[in-house]
Amino acid sequence: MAASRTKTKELLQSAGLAATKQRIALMAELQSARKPVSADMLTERLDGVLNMTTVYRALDQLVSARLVRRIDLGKNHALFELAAHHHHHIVCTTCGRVEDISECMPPTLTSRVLAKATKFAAVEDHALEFFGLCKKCV
Amino acid sequence: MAASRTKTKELLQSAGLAATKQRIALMAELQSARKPVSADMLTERLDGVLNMTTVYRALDQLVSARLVRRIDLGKNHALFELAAHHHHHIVCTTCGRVEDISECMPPTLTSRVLAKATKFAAVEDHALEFFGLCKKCV
DNA sequence: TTCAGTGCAAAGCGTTTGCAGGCAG
DNA sequence: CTGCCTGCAAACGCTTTGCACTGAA
Repeated sequence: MAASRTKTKELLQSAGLAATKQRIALMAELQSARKPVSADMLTERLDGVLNMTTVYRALDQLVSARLVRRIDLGKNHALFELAAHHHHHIVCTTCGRVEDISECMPPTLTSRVLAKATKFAAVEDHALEFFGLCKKCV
Repeated sequence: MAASRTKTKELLQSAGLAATKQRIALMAELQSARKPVSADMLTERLDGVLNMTTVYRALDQLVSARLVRRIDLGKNHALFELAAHHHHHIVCTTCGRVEDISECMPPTLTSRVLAKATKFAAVEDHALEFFGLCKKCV
């Protein structure tokens, strides 16, 4: 994975962030997780490499740099995932299982929203989460 | 507002909840707020009528009874609003201002999502929030 | 009368901050 | 060499819990 490590380094630097081993490890962990993970999980899995404070501070910066997305699935803590591609989620209301959803709203919806939202001048982003029952919990 | 008070009482009772003065006051406050409010704001505005613990416990029950919706707009605390009608929000990423959005996704999207989400058996609900810049913050 | 509902105080948990030392550029 | 970055410990803010009292049905 040396190639991917180099790429991560470039990503960080082009975002104006120092490519420290902690941040590279954090990005790698997010990549291997393949699903949204909490700051707490990251701290635990990267024990000895990053401590909790650094995890939170690095995530903040990565979110600002748009390399990472912060999402909220109704639990009382935030989850993080690489912002590589735009997608949404469906969450099981019973067990909390999460699956990625590639479907998105029609682009016309955003313009209709902007037209109707009289107090707003621009729409930058959106969050779309589905809640349902997974097959194990039916 | 005696009529609305009676209606609230019926709503609570049909949900299997005792119609206490605290819960009625909470519902009234949510109604008059006309926008999502935090548990903290509710506690403050209803000082002397409900204390913090009761606000949280009552909100929990009202959310379970589907009389109230819990929403999350990226801040580090939950917001609550009456579940009277289905709608979404647009939030200013600079000042936090919130406006209601009556637009929603096309119903076909939900069935497409269910078809593609191989691990899920049903879609019950969804959350859709837009983020942008309000006219004051441009 | 009875049990859900309430208030107080204290704890729980995710997250943030102050400060001293360390490392990338 | 300089300023960003990191780790530790302590604080912070929202939310939950244990226990005894109260009031709706």
